[in-house]
Amino acid sequence: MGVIRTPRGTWIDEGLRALAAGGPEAVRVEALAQALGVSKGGFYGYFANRGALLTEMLDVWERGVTDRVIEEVEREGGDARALLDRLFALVGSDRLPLTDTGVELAVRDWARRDADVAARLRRVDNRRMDYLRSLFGAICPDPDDVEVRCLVTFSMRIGTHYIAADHVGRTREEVLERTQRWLLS
Amino acid sequence: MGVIRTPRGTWIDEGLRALAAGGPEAVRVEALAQALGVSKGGFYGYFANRGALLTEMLDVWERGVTDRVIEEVEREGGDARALLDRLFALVGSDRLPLTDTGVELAVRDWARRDADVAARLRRVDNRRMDYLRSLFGAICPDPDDVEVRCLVTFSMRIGTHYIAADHVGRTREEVLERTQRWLLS
DNA sequence: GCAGGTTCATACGGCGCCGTATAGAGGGCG
DNA sequence: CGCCCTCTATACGGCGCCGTATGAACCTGC
Repeated sequence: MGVIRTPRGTWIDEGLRALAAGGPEAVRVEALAQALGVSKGGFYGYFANRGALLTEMLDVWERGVTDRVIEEVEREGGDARALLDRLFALVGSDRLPLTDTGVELAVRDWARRDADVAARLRRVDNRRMDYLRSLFGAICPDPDDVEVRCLVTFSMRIGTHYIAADHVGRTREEVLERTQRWLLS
Repeated sequence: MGVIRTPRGTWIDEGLRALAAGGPEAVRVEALAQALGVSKGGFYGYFANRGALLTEMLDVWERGVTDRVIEEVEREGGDARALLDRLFALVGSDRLPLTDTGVELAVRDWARRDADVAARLRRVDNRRMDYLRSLFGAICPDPDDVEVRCLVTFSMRIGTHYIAADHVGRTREEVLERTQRWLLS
């Protein structure tokens, strides 16, 4: 019984890295092998083909991306306002392991062209939006208003990575922080 | 002098279509030729290589995407509030020729990986943001507040295409419209 | 209708990638 | 130690694509 030099998870991690850096087209078996310093020989022992790797990458992403963040936010407890503050801080500074921003943005663009990816993203977004709705619902009586604040929050969190505009004499972080205060009022 | 069967612009248009549908990796000379019902023979008479086509596609996009929209909005005149209403209506319903939403979203994702594309996007976004700032500045005295409204408006316009969440008992359009009213108050 | 120039079709070599096949390396275990 | 089983390296055929070369088609002006 030989020893496993390149376990299954290694290919998935490297695949997610390639996805974040170059989109799904950049997830190529031979390129991943080269990045890992091995040949692609072992790959097909774990995965039927390239598509199977992509599917498992999405599985890992989908499983990790929602629950982990919510757990982290809920861990220390507090009222809805404290939780929202912590949520803003957490997704603001990109310090989540594989729940990486690059992967998420790549998945969002990918979802525009692939129905399966779109379905996964919809599940993820709805879970997040449900959680967000529960938090804003606790500090805001009007349900229509809650919905607006949720969508604005979500859009800012995504849009800020896609938008390249400058803000005369301000940093993006300052504008974002001011927006968050606005959303919490 | 033979007749031009497939002019330069045809390749660019088809390239932009492919870009919108599948990202920059999907802009392939042979695929475009097949989509146009010709061979790639004539392509290299117009463009040095595939990269030159991509550059020209971005040129066309960059030139058309800002001025055309602003002209359209300004044409009928009115106060800032009327102009903002028209701007919201214009970018909300995707009825702009090649200033297509799909191209724009593809370019935004592309810019995350290509410095040249990022520089172009930055120019475009700053032009749009300047215009937006001038409109909000006319109905809102506090410059910090103006900046927040501009970024929120912009983020919503982009984010809504990347976000897949549903809104219990509401359509996305309804939530967007309510948000716009909020932004104009 | 013919000469000249321009546009396009076809064919080619090369490259990068996929997926398979086969051989070898290198530990567990008798 | 030597068998065997698992994991990996190498080699291969195939495909899609890029960019070039060459020749055919076709319009224009004489």
